[in-house]
Amino acid sequence: MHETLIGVNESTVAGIGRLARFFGFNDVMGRLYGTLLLNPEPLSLDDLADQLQISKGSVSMNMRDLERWGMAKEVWMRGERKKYYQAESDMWQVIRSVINSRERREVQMALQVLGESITKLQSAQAELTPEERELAAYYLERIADLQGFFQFAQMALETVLGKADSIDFEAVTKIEIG
Amino acid sequence: MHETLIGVNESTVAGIGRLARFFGFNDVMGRLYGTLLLNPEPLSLDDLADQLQISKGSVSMNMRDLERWGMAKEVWMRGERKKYYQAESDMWQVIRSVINSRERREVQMALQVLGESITKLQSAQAELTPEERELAAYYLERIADLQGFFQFAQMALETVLGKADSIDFEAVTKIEIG
DNA sequence: CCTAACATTCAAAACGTTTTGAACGCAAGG
DNA sequence: CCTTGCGTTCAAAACGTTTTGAATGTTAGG
Repeated sequence: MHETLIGVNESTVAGIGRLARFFGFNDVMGRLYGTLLLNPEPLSLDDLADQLQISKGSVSMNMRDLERWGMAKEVWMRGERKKYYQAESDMWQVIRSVINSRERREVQMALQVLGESITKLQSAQAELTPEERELAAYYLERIADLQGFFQFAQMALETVLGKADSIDFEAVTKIEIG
Repeated sequence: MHETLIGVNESTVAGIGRLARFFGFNDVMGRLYGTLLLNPEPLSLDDLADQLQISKGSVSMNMRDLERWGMAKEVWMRGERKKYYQAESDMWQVIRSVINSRERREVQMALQVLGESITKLQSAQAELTPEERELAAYYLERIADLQGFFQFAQMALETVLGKADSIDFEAVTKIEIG
């Protein structure tokens, strides 16, 4: 195959691997996804192990993860007993599914802990010495800040999850800032 | 000190540690930040090592990182030879500085690689066999998708970086979707 | 049912990251 | 200058994650 195609393939796959790592996945996942993305035809586990020079076991486990993240789908090839995979190539779909199963949960948990802390601090008020009460007030201030931040994050995520089939890019630049 | 204050402190510090890990930092950084955030007074390296029960060496290195990320500042205490630190408590400032030095760079690099790939593919056109040309077209399609996605991300980041002193939360829900 | 062709699992090895503490460097006060 | 009190560095150890391949499941065809 032509040098250029090989080169572009390699750098794209490597780049996606790097991004995967950056986003908290492992880079084999990224490279598998990239490899699938740049293949018009679905690939089998063996194809993938071959192309990336990694063990079949690793391919198997990482493909399961990719499926769970909604980044790849199994594809049935008639007359074939092998499993074939295809990348989910709609980037918006990918990011929505990742946000949905990860970022969202994390923000949710953070908010819950913060909420509980606020409640605890408020109901303990009566039992506190004046000094402690001052510290409690300080905690409340700081925790409320965090809460505000995560509430914003939550709204932003829900917005992306709920609507964007393809967001109007220009709209984002028009967000009004208070 | 009162049970409640201790408990809230612990769970908040642990929670911030967890978030730090989630966002690709190590959790000691997060716990250091959390500890500083919940202390009205600046803390010295020894105070921090003490409170978190970790070695002074680790505190020293992680505090340097926190400073580089713009998440903590050194504070001079008159008459003291020790270094004292304070958390940057404006969450918007923190997130802006992190985006600025990390997310932004990463998106920038991804876009550059993608752009280069497109150029390479286009200039190689002439040298390609018909089959290769078809694959090249396929690559271009996929790469253009990625490019679109990262261009959007870039705009979103620049928006946050450029404007938000404190974003009007409601505005985000009003983004119009195409 | 048996076999062949696959996929999956999992314990051990390779590899990577974080933590520690002792050694070192540096500056301020005597 | 010397000492003391601090911060920083870095090599080694602890710890965590990823990869591998052999063993084990699973399924379809004969």
